[in-house]
Amino acid sequence: MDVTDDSATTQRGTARDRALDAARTLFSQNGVSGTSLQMIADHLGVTKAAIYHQFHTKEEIVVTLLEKPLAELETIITEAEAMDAREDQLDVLLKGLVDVVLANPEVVGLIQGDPAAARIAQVGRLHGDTGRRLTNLLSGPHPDPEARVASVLYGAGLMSIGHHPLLSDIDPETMRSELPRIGRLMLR
Amino acid sequence: MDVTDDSATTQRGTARDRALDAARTLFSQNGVSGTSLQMIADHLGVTKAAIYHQFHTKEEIVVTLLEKPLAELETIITEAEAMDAREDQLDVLLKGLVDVVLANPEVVGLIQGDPAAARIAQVGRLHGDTGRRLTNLLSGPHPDPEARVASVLYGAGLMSIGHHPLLSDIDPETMRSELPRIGRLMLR
DNA sequence: GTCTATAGATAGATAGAC
DNA sequence: GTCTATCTATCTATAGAC
Repeated sequence: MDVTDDSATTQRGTARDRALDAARTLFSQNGVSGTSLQMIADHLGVTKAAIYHQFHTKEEIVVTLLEKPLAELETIITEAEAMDAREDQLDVLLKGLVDVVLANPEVVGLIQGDPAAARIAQVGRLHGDTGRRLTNLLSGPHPDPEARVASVLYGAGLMSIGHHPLLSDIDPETMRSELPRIGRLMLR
Repeated sequence: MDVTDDSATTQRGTARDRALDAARTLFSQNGVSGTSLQMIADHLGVTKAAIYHQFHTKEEIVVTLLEKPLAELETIITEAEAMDAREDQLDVLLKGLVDVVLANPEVVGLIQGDPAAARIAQVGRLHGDTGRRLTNLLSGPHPDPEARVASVLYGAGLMSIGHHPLLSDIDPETMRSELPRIGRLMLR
């Protein structure tokens, strides 16, 4: 069964991308620690060794999944930091954050809820002070307790909301308008 | 070293309670799947068998940890449902939810973020429609998409916030006044 | 009530055939 | 590039001595 063309379903780099897709799905369902390489292999109908041919360790899979959303997040933060007015800063930040969350719902949920993923996200040499910069932007120029509570509440909620079952029927346009609106309400 | 009185540190039922304390701490740090019975035993300086003497399975530990906060949650929900005016309903609900979260920060965080804990919380015959009732109360009499997004965002954020490292220096009084206030702002 | 010992399954990971 | 086979470590859980 030769596959000589790059079909639209599973493009180039097939095996690797399919492994990442399966891992992302299973990680978000069972957590990183709750997902074995055997489960990923079974999901694809291959053996564990086939997965290990693409990634040398389980952690390498997690790192690969985290790379894109973390890079997008850092871009957003940098853009927001470049704004002068606080209102513009918040607008750019909230719109960007919501876009990242809606584009990477499962992975973002992992960073928020899964201790194994959170550890890898922090350790992986990547984005050492990203968390601090994000916190500063959210809490604003007057990081009193009230502002900090609101910003952490919003940040944590946002990261958990992307693939929440109770909102699976809400269309993305509503999410994309409501989430920044609520953010401005909370953080103003 | 006899303990005949119920001291404030490790009351009656010593071994069992110490096991629960260790499990709660480790579960919240590493997740349920990321915590082995060996880790719990090591944390207490005992063997795995000592843990298995108190609990027959790992899941039984999780169920035991979830019982109290889930029971408290159901009480709050019932109290709120008994209110006539929407404003009173929301006041009772928000104050109660915040109290539960602040009293059980680690466990509540597990229910929100850990798929293994969430599954046990739902399956464990306990509180079959608690989630639906809570959602109805939060979303209010007009559960349009906007109200639902706000209620899920608040609920998810609240459950993740109890033992968040960025808020560890905020005094409980501030949390207890700010969190319901933000909730009313979002859900009104 | 806590231990040793161990079963049985599965984890992550490697080597080498095809 | 995917397979079989296998290693070692660790997992949950049990049985039985002390």
